[in-house]
Amino acid sequence: MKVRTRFAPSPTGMLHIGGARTALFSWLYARHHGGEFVLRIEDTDRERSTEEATQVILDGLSWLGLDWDEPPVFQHARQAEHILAVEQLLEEGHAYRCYCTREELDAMRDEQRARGEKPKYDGRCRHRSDRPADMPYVVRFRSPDIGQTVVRDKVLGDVVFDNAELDDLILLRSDGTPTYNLAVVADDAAMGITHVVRGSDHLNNTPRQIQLYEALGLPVPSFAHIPLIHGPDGAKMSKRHGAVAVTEYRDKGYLADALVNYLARLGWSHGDEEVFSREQLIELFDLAQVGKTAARFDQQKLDWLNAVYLRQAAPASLQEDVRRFLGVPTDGGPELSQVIAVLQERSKSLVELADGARFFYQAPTHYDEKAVRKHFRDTTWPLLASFIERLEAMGASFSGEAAHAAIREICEAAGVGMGKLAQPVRILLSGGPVSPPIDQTLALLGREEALQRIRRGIERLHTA
RNA sequence: GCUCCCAUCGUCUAGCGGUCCAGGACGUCGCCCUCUCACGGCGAAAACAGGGGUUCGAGUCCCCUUGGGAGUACCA
Repeated sequence: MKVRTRFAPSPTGMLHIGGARTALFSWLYARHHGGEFVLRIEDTDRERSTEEATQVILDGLSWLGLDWDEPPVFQHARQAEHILAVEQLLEEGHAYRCYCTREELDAMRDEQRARGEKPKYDGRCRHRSDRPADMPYVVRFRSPDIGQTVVRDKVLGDVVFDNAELDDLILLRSDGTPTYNLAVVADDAAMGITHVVRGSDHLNNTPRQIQLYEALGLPVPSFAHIPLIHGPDGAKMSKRHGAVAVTEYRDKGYLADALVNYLARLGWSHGDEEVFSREQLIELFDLAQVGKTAARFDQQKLDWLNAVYLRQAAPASLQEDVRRFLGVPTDGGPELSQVIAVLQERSKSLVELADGARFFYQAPTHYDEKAVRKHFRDTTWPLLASFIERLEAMGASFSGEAAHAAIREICEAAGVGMGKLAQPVRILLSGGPVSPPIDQTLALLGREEALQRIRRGIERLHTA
């Protein structure tokens, strides 16, 4: 049987990191087995669901490269089918009408809690045969009260639930709309889902859903409940932890491949390896290698991976993104891909890379004070003057190597280390104490521009 | 409270009864490289939650405790 998995987000907010990983695992499983991956938007909560949120989620998945094979199914649109399923259950005696009021139910639960019991609907309407026309009712599932239901989970193994623990859940609200567990079962069955891969927060729903499949006479799919992602403090991932929306990672300059790789390694592993291309992930991923323990989100490791991907990337492939983060025009300046090439091994995000690239296209308007204090002495000026002379003399023979040699020779002659001149030059060129190697920086900037910046810098700093 | 899940370095993890005085990676700390920042190289510190079993032998199996987490809605 062809594997078919789905990702079923509710469009009530961002696509967050946890959801993204669930989607990733589901997607990887399908791709690994040559199956299909589809989407279902669980928009049955009309109050909280928005079209914008749906779009944000789809954008997030697209950015991560998690492609889906069919147009997304909107759960709300399938309401008629859900109701049909409830009617079937009603007819076959698997469901019944419950006329209990909220007050009544609250009171019942309070009592149970007071007795130290797990709050459960006690089934008081199960045998009610009258149908008072003027009273609102919900439809409940008549769940078996003896025996056990076992979830054969691909990640957790067999999980056994006593049926007595499971109460008669509501299938249809008093306003006639279907509830989550019913809708999920009806939809997963209708969509031909063979493997339900989802967060382990759904594990407790699973026995109920299995019972529904059985009552409905539908084939029960395989389940895989993957561990949740916790925040750095071990608690549930939330807004408190800064970035939770995948779009925030995109905006902060992370590469989709890096995030995918990081997310994959959160809970899944393949021996001692850390870096996996998308193709490798598809080839190697399987549920058997997924661990059972919740993982904490580690920003630093993501940063490292992002840096790895940044370093490996072809400069040209980064150009468009860098341009966006750069925010200044690049015409007239050095070739952007060359600037990227010298910066990619010294950046851990696209934002950092763009920050490091900016001075190539925009002469410094001020100089880092601390750096100036540290690197400019009385002895600095003659060195700079010599360097200017050498640059002027170079003319067309100018090159990074030539400039580098000039610096070295000037410093040797003065009996000082190269840093005594290289650092001041760097500050004058870039405005700060950090840049790519001085020879490369000079080469990219070009002789004229370099001279201009050095002269201007001397004017501004030497008189001050 | 009750039900369910989980438990190896700070973090992600390898380990699927003996080859583990527990391996890798991130991070941290040294040293090297060096014109800055990085990269890279070398090295170090750092873990089987506790207690009982089972077994010739347990990080690996079982139980308990402890600690985390999830669920417990006419939300999804």
